[in-house]
Amino acid sequence: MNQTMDVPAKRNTKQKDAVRHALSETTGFVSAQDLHLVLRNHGSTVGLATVYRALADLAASGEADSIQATSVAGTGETLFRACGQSHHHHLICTECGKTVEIAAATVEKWAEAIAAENGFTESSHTIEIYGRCASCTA
Amino acid sequence: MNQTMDVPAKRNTKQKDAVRHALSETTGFVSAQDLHLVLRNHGSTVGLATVYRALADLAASGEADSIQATSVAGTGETLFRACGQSHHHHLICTECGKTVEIAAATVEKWAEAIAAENGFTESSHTIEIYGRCASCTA
DNA sequence: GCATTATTGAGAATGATTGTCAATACCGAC
DNA sequence: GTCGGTATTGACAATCATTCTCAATAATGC
Repeated sequence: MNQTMDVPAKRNTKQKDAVRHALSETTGFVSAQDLHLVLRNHGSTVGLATVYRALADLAASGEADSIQATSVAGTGETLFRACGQSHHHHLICTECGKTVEIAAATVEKWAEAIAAENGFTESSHTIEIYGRCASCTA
Repeated sequence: MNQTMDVPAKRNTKQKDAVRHALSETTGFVSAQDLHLVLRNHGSTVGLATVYRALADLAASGEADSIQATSVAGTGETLFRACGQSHHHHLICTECGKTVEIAAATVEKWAEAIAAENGFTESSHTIEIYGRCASCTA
């Protein structure tokens, strides 16, 4: 028990709640910048840095998931999304950003097996499926 | 055949070859900056921008794969690696960067099936497995 | 209510990546 | 082999997302 409280106690603030709420409103993934803009447009005065901090906290506590927008334009921003607590993956529409959560025990097991086969321990994985959703295929 | 050559013809240059070669020397993933440094240390005078351009070309032509270094420190740089032509995934050691190529038809099918089930077309996917390799587990 | 101190917000700072543009070198034609 | 058109290069500026700084603010325990 050497947890000598190096970590300061967390406080609940309006802006963190605002970010959490704004994030839960979105259907797909949003960038921190977009979320900041949305909040400002809704009258909030949150600072951009605060949005980043709040999102980092949410991601750390498992309330949000983040992916890297490599396929899209830009310098590769980080996109966030409010997510269920249990481990899962995403099926994302590259056109409209609509996202479906995928739970697949099979693949989890496969990933771990592959890692183990190669002598890797403490394995984790990143699995995202992209495509064009029905609405966007028109 | 409306390929009205909007795209200029590609040329083979020493620096592109140098980048290709330097990349093939590495066992794991390297950042563009690292590769640039290596090349300079080897006496080359390649510019950083050129390394980025060469890597982008290689990635586009399928000669290299790229991943986003989110798990590692830094502002999330893009890492590159020379790769076999056929579609595959990676098992990467988070400690030393050692990388094993994984071919898994099973998962390919699974990913496509999931996409299809949800009405998604033109599906693609990103699958990376991370862990600590045998040598690093000590 | 009050003091303590985590959190905020504005802007500066950082760091990776891309754009600019004159100089260079590749490639096909002669 | 030489020549010319032009893709490519390299040095540096510019951009963009993200993080840091620090004084001001507000949440929490008493």
